[in-house]
Amino acid sequence: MPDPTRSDQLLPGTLEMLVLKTLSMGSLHGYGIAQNIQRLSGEALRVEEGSLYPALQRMTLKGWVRSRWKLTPTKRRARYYTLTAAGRKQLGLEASAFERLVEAIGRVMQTDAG
Amino acid sequence: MPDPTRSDQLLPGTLEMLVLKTLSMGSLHGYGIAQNIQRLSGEALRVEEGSLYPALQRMTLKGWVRSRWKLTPTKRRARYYTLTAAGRKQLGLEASAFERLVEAIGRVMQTDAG
DNA sequence: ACGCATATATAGACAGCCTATGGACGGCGC
DNA sequence: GCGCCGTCCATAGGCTGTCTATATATGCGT
Repeated sequence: MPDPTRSDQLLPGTLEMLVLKTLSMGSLHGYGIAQNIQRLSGEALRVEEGSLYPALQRMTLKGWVRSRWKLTPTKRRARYYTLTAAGRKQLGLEASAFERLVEAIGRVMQTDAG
Repeated sequence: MPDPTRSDQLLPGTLEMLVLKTLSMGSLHGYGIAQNIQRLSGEALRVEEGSLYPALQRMTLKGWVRSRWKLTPTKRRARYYTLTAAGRKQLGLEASAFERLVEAIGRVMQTDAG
């Protein structure tokens, strides 16, 4: 009986990495980050606001990003986030850690059942 | 400042899949499941007892596994877990869902930063 | 007798993602 | 002018799942 109220859209633990990656391509506001991840993933990943904004706050506290108010090209106020040097370093760390984990899981999952 | 008290050894959400996979190769007791995952992953994954036993209980409740007491080859009592038909089906579902997720994340992470 | 590996189990803490909700504002149709 | 939709930020509250820590028990080697 899988709980129908839970969608498990994202792989827990990967959100901050995806945000860091998105910001490594240029400063962006929260809404745009979510749209970007969704688009780049081929609509497979959906970033909920209730996940994203707390994550951006955590990442700001950790010094991986900083933000400032700016106007969008469409003249709307938005908080633009920019990757710091520490954030760029963190992106590298998380990306390689994730890759190692996926490879390790792959070794288990590809084991022949015979 | 990464929290040094947290190790994040496993990718959250993958434990049940790994357990299902391990059991698809034959019945096993909890301790053995943990050892097996650790060995098959090339020592990259470590399954903590405090994660594994609750997971086995959840999976029993969901009908994916069933268990019975048995003696190990070394004459020690142990609770052996066996995959049910529902569990085998679940393994297929989780494996393909995981693969899709990893591919989606890969699409984002491999995007050229230019 | 003692330590060590094997084996199960639970409590408690905590991170992180979810749903749900609220507000604000610009552009558009009418 | 008014309503509606899309954009944009933000927080509260709940829940899952993993972790650390601890307790118990037993077989084996020394």
